[in-house]
Amino acid sequence: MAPTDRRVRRTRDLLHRSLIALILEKGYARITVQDILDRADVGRSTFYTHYRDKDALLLDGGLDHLRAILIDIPDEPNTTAGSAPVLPAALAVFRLVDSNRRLYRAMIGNRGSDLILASARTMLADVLAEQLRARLPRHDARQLDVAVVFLVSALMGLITWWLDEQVPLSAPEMYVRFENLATSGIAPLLSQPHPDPAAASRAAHG
Amino acid sequence: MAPTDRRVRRTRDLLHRSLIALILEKGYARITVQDILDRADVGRSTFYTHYRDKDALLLDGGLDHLRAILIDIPDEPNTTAGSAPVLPAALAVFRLVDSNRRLYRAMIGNRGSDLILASARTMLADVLAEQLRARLPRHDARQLDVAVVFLVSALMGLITWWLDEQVPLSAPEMYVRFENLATSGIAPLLSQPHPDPAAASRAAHG
Amino acid sequence: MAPTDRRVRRTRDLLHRSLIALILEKGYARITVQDILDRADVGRSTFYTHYRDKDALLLDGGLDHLRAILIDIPDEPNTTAGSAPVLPAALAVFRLVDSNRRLYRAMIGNRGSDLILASARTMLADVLAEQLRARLPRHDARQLDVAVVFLVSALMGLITWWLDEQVPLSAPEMYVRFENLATSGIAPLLSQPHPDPAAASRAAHG
Amino acid sequence: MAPTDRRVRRTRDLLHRSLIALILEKGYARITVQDILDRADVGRSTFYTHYRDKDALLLDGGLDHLRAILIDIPDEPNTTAGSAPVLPAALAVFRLVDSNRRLYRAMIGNRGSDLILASARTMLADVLAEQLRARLPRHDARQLDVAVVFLVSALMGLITWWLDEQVPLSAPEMYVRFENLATSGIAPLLSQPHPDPAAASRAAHG
DNA sequence: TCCTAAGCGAGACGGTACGTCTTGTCTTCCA
DNA sequence: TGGAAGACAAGACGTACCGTCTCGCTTAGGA
Repeated sequence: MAPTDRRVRRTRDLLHRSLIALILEKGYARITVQDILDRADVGRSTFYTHYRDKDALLLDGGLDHLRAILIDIPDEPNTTAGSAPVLPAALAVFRLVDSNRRLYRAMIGNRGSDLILASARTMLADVLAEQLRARLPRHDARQLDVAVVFLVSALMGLITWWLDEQVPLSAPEMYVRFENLATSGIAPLLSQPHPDPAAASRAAHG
Repeated sequence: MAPTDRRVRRTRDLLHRSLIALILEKGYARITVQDILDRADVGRSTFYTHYRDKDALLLDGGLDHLRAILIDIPDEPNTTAGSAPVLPAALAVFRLVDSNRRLYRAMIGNRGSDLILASARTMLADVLAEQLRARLPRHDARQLDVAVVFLVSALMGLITWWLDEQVPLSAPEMYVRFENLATSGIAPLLSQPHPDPAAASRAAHG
Repeated sequence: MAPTDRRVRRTRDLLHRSLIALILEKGYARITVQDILDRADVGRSTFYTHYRDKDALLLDGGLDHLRAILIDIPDEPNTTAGSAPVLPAALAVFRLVDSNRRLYRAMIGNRGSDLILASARTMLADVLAEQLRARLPRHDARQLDVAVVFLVSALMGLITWWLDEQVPLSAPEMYVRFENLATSGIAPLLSQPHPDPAAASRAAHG
Repeated sequence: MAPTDRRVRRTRDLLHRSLIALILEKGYARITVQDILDRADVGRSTFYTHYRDKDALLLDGGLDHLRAILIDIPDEPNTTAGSAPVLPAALAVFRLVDSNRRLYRAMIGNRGSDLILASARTMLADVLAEQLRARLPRHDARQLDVAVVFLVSALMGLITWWLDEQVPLSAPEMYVRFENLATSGIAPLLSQPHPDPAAASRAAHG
């Protein structure tokens, strides 16, 4: 007998489908375990045999998709233009989210789940850290950490905003803006040249 | 009789103090209305005549402090050094948080309140937008929006990380790193010169 | 009279009127002290300065009317016919209630007040006891007590039923039926002569 | 019997027992749902899945006992004496109440429940109506109704008085007095012959 | 082919927190 | 200075979910 029965698979699948459907209907936060049970036609105890709670169900395999995409990304952009995106993972994420706006909107926005966000954040951070590490000449662990947190936060914030406010920009358009800010910062936007870091540092310490 | 009695003030004050104390003890999320009542020695119905719920209490005047600080900041750094911080509000926030690490940690971290975060985020965004708008040569509303979301998200992410992970950096140190990334991006960190934006854009659209 | 007294009177009057109005609207039981305050436009403490609670307000002077009637009754029937009612107080009560069916219905029925009932019951019992005592040849206190409780209970029960079920009988019709049962019992109604009391007694003791 | 039913039975039983115990301790009116829960060691939600409120619990099956007794009564007295009680149900009720004075006192008296009284009243009325109907030569529905209300009210009044005032009479003694008044009225007690009904009627209508 | 362990539904259950409601007291203001 | 206004503590209420549990029914794999 398989470690996981055919029946087990079926049950989990029912639960997942029901969860997705319900997320689309009313947003993750408002969903009740009972809602899921009713929709999936599954007994209460059965649910709790499989998952500790709602979050566990959401997380179960739910981000495998994301992880796969984040790791697979490389080649795609290469085929199109002379120069590859600097942060291909970010582009991939914009595209993934775009391909399922309704779902991600329901999961990420106001009515979403902290857990999924934290999880996605961690995953993204890992990937970004990996990719950046290779390109940092001298390893300054702290510097890398700061940069990664900075980038991941900015990226997640942009995506949330993009979804919640229904900003009418395509995934690549969003990415370009993100990449520009990520690589060059806001200095190019400002009318006056930004002060040299040393001076800023001195000011800060004052 | 005054529209708000002395007693009303007293009650609200008791509630606020109790809330703060409890946040420090067990984190906002775990606090029960009953906990607050017990601590403040206030009746249940009294609580609900003043506030709809826990969140309302937390929000009530709770961020006035923050707002005041964000708006007041300009002078402080000017007095210290030749060149002012590019994003003085950000420095002020790092300092504010630092001066009350325990409290902010309890409110912002894993055990914190989405509401307070959203609120602080909005406030910060407003201030930053204001400050940046003045320095953007040509007004591209969208560009400004994106930059603000980008910066605020990055800033909040850094702060959360700083608190949650107890990163051993001072507020000014954190600020300098933030400012560098914010103004110049990660390009300076990379071993190879980053590709020109136009090329990246072409790639993204492919 | 002190002006203060005038205010007091006014306040009490407002309260009484409001109570009556509310009784008619929703029945005594459902009335809240707050309802009365709102209607009378009176502060909470004011109410409690004057009355312990809802019941005290209801009782305050409320049954004086009833008492007066119960004590005054004798003359009325004498003027009408050769033979007076055996229990004139009962007739008077039927008439009183009839003259204000809506009000008494709201106070006595399902939605009524235990207190007013108990109070009325006591008053009635006193009057009946008084009247019967004079006509009982030998004073057997216990026998009198039993008879009074029996009669008062039966009378109150009939009135309540009359009001609640909206029985289409006039006050005098109700009274006649009550009087017949009260004085002669149900024996006259039965097809077979009832057994002599002594036998019944023996049976009961068996 | 399904196992579920067994659990349900057990829970309801626990609740009933706790209620009875508490009624004896502090009187029905003062009991809190929480009191019942604590005593029965049952969860709040469990209580409310079974019963809407305290009253529902009290009523649930609580009067089955009474009903059974009222319907079963017949033979008992026949075996004892030459003549049966005219209203055997009444005798049975006196006896039932007597066998559990403390309990009934707590439920019926000042601290008791209107609901249980109303319920008992209805039940008694049904039984009495049934028994009287058979013996009324000509069916006058109204006359029957009046007589039943009269008798039931008088009976309940006597029982309440008996319990509340702790009148030192046995159940049969009470019954005999009730029966005498019920069948022959108070006429036999009065020193002067009561007036003929026709005269009274004339007087009443005047 | 039967047997047996597991998956499963149904839903009772204890528990916790909620926001509402009503009561009677207490504090403050004002005429 | 005493009456009025209304803030307040107290605490019961009924509702909503949660996660645990007990119980038979079904079912699929190994004997």
